[in-house]
Amino acid sequence: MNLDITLPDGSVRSFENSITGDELAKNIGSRLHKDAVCIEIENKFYDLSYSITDNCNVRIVTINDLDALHILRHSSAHILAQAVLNIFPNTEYGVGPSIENGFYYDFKFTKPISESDLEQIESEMKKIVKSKQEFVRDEISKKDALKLFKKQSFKVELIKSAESSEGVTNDYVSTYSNEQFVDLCMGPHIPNTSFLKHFKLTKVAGAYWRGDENNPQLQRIYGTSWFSKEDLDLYMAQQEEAEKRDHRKLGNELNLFTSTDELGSGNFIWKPNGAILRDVIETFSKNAHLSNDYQLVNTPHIGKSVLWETSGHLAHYKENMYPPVVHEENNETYYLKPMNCPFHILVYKSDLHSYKELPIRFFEFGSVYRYEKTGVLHGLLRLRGFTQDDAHIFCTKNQINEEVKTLLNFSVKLLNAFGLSEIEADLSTKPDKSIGSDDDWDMATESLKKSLTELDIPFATAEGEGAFYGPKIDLHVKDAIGRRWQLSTIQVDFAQPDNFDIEYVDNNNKKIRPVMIHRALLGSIERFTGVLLEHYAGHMPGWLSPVQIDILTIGNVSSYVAEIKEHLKDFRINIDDRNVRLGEKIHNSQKLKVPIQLIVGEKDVSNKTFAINFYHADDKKDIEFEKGIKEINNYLKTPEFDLNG
RNA sequence: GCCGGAGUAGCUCAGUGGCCAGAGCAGCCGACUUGUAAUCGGCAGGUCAGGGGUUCGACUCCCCUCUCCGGCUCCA
Repeated sequence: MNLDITLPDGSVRSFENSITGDELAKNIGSRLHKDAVCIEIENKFYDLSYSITDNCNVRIVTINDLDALHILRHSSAHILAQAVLNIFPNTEYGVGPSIENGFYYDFKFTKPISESDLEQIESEMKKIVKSKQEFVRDEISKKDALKLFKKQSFKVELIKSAESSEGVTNDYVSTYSNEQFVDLCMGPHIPNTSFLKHFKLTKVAGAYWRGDENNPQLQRIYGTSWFSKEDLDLYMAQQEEAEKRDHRKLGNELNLFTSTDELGSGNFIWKPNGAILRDVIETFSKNAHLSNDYQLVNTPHIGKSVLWETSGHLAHYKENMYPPVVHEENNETYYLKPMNCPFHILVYKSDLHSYKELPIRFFEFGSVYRYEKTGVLHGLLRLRGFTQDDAHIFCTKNQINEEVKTLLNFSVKLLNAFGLSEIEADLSTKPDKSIGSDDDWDMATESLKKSLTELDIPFATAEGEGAFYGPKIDLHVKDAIGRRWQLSTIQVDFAQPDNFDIEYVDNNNKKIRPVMIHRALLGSIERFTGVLLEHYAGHMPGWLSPVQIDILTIGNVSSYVAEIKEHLKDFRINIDDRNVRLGEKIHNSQKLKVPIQLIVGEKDVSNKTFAINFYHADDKKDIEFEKGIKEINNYLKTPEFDLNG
């Protein structure tokens, strides 16, 4: 027999007999052999020990390969489970995949473990690593597998449900074992446990079996693993950096917002500095809207139950609404609004509309209240009360494409103005449960897709993730350290115009149903503020900073400071004229991340100068008055918002 | 909602089944009159999240509630 193996560079190696991946790697080169993790044949991965019998294309996957990292992490999960079983023999184990940055394994312990147990498990893993155990692949019949795993109810369930992804097909299952530990698995794996050198168990969490909340809850152990110590250290440093940027921590340090037990979950109170920050963000957004054909409206926080019956919220969204406010004497029931749309429809309905007016765009900073489950609340990012930069656009079907395009452009420009420039989109299509005709869905979905393509915005399609009333586009931004945050959402809606029976008069004097587009671009002001804080690590750009300039005095310079302040009256300024050393004033100012320290001493008065410390720049001393004022104006300038720019 | 962890002064955190619970920062009072990352001294500040229980005695052990943290589920 003759076996021809084609390598990625196109070269062909011939062998007399079948050859394992390991032998092939060795045959190619010793360095490659040393770093080899597994092999790839025709886009499928196999163990290094796999025997190649037919002519094919083969790639040796090494530790420098991203694919190898997944294999390492999957093997890490096996070793984790093995360690856990060694320490707690009666534990049942579920599944343990590789995930972004690491791996996890789900267990049902006889007694719950806590984070303090991780150290012990980690050292048991190290023992397994040190003993260099080989991962051995086997294929056994389903019957034998059921016998083998008879004390492991989760594995039995997997075998019975014939999940091919877990190494189960119709008649046989594949297993991997090292020493006594056996697991159902498709593989492949690292050749032996000693490949796992740089890892860390990070946290313990609850997780439902198979991700279904009706199933029992298991304990999940998370870990991270890497081929080099540098990569592990880098990852750990990134985690630390993310912790430093935590908006909840910064909000406290910078006196922006706070929460208290008596307030209740999911709501924050905004302190003066935080309220200013919000207001600057809102004002910028409001001006952008007003100069681009939006009309400001204003609506209340509660409405009668009939409104929510008409809108369908009570039928579809009740569990997310706060309980009703009942006025028993008057026999009236009110609800806090979870969304603004019904109110904006009422605004629309309050007048008769001609086709000549469309599109009509109503804009409002609308505070909404949603009774989110306690466990999902998270700082400013997930709240029960928040304010959307919300607008509803009423237009004809033919206007959807143009309108969505304008909207996407608007949103991108708006996010750019705040320094968020890496933007990606998700296009969510028709879900299983939906209303409206297929034609409408197709037309709207195509319009959205076309808009994204025309504007060259990279997007992924999320099949079936749309709202029941229409497809949507969500925009995500990447922050300074590469994390993705969902901000804008744009949704086409066929249902609410029907529910509320709204119309416009067309050029034949006929009454026609308009289409609605729901959209929030910053999303929620609270959430957006939180994202900005994390993006900038609290060092807000000058125009956004709650305090923009700290004037720090040395000696008695009050009349000169007044003169300086007069020339900077557009800005938010604090004066620190306490009788303390300059070093302390600077320390305090920098701690609060004020972008500019303007330092004025007595000798500046006669010279008509001052010193400026800009954030992230060298100190500037003896700056001439006019020049300094100019530089500060420049540094604190509010960005332009120009849709065509 | 579920699993696990936690809640001590305004903030960051020590602390022990047994006199009256500590520190730093912030605050107040006083001294220092200050030129680039915290001047010195004093004072005040707490129902140890709230409620119940065990105990001669609970901040400490147990139960319930609230709030927060890490996840899961959810996210129109």
